[in-house]
Amino acid sequence: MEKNDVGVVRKGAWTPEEDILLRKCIHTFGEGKWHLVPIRAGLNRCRKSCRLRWLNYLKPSIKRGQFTKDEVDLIIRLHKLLGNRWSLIAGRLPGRTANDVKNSWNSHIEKKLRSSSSSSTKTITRTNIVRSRPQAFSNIPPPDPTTHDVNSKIDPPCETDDEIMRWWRDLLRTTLMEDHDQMMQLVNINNADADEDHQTEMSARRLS
DNA sequence: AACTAGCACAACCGCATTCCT
DNA sequence: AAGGAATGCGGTTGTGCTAGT
Repeated sequence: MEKNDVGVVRKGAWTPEEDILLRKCIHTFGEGKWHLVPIRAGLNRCRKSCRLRWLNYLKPSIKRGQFTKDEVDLIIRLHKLLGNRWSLIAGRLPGRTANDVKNSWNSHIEKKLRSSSSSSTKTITRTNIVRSRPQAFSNIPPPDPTTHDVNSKIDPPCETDDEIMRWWRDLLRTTLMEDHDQMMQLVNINNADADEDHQTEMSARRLS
């Protein structure tokens, strides 16, 4: 268990007063230096708790409420490509947090996918999903700047949330598969060969 | 009305990675 | 280059709410 300098570390649900203190602190000093936040804000919380509370709940840019159909569709496609790398997936969904995406996946989307594929004779395995733990991407050489294709580092050439969503969806559609049914077949493929697994992983690395 | 199961989501924990000295 | 500190991430757990019995 972590300690901070303020004394006994509080745990559990955040109170509105604690939220106000944390907001004030972030507005004054900005994000980052999380080890200093509990002291600056006068909170008996560990730095991790403060960071999580801000990133998952208090940050003004966070979009609350149910995921739209488009967002769910995008999550399914990105999960096929990236596996359980929730922060990467959330990074493609403006206003959504990794925790939100993860919770949504675990409580809704996965069950939905499972039930919709239950009629299939093939069973779901994780052999063709990109490994979930983050890798040391810094060791991967950067892409050739003279080429600009889907294998290069890519950023949406647009500004608004809707445009970004549309851009990613189109990209995934054209580079991965033509429709959702095809994707479900891919998800159900049992014992995918190692070569395909490797290619999927390489795609994920390029995207990140 | 009381109890229980299931769901949704916030928060915690442990570990990998990155940063800094 | 090495080691410790800080940060970030994914898995898991805890808790409150609701619907069903």
